[in-house]
Amino acid sequence: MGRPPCCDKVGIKKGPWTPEEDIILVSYIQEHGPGNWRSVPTNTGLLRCSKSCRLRWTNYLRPGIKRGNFTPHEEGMIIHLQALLGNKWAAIASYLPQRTDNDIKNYWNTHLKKKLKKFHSALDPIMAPQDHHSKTQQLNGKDNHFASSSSSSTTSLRLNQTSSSLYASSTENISRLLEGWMRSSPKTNPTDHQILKEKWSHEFDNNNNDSIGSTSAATNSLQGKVYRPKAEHEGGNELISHEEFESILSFDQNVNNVAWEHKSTCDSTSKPDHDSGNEDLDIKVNNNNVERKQNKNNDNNNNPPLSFLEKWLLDESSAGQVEEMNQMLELSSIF
DNA sequence: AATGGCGGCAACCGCCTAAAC
DNA sequence: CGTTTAGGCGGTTGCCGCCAT
Repeated sequence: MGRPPCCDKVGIKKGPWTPEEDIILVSYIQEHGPGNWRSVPTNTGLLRCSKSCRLRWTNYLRPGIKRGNFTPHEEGMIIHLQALLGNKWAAIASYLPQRTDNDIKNYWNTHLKKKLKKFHSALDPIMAPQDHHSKTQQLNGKDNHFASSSSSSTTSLRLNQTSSSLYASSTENISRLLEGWMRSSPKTNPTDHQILKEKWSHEFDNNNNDSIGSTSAATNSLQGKVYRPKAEHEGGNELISHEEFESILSFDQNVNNVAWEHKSTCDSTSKPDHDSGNEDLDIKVNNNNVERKQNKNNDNNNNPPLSFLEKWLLDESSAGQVEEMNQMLELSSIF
């Protein structure tokens, strides 16, 4: 005998969540706290699987989530961490407070992969084929699907990152959600929802930097934790110190010379842990990641440094493409 | 104005590991 | 200690809106 089943699969609703469902879920978690997802569908009457409830809460409803408009700094972080950790989105999310792993994954798949592809294809006339291949492997880990990905489109490169990013917090999202729902649901008692809304706003304001206990890695970041792969218990792992991590992220200095004035417009709450003096900041990577890192070091003679790539990527989001291509080709000739 | 193609993203699926029994 | 499930995670799908024709 093991645990009882999480939920019977019969009669489970799928598809997009409605505002009504969101409010039910939010109300329940506000009262009972996140966790024990198994009991959520039963206790709330939601016709959703417990997994679906957890996902909805973790990725969209929990406090402190920023959505959309990735800043150049966040882009750079993602690129670096993806190169270091591979497609460990939860781990990457732990270094990007207020971003969820799903959001980062989507952003990588829809934006950054295409940018990198464009970068590599632009380098093709310059780089030898084997270099191109190895670089692609290096930069993308196992996620090397450029050859099969859909054709790049100019629209994919229209990233409006120059605007100051006033991200809607989930507090605001839920407030809007509640407002929209109250307008569209005449049957409901507005007073109750106003109370709920105010209650949530207050609660979220208090908890914005101190999540009430989601189990996701992204939430761990809000609690000042960072990703520690399970392999750390198995020995043979490499510890990356705070200083080393800082050095990994040293592209900031390069970027400062390019278009880094955007940084000043970023939401200050999006500062990564390493900027907030978190003494607990360290990464332990498993053997595969160590190997990747070592290979990267070995390839340094042949490949442009990652900061160059990011410089190019960040340039691209703020300047004309033709100019960038010329610049890139010029820079590439260095290598 | 109609429509077909494409991109973005929310959500589902399936696998893995830890935990409960 | 074996069995079973919850929770976590990454990969993938499918819907929806935008844009070009």
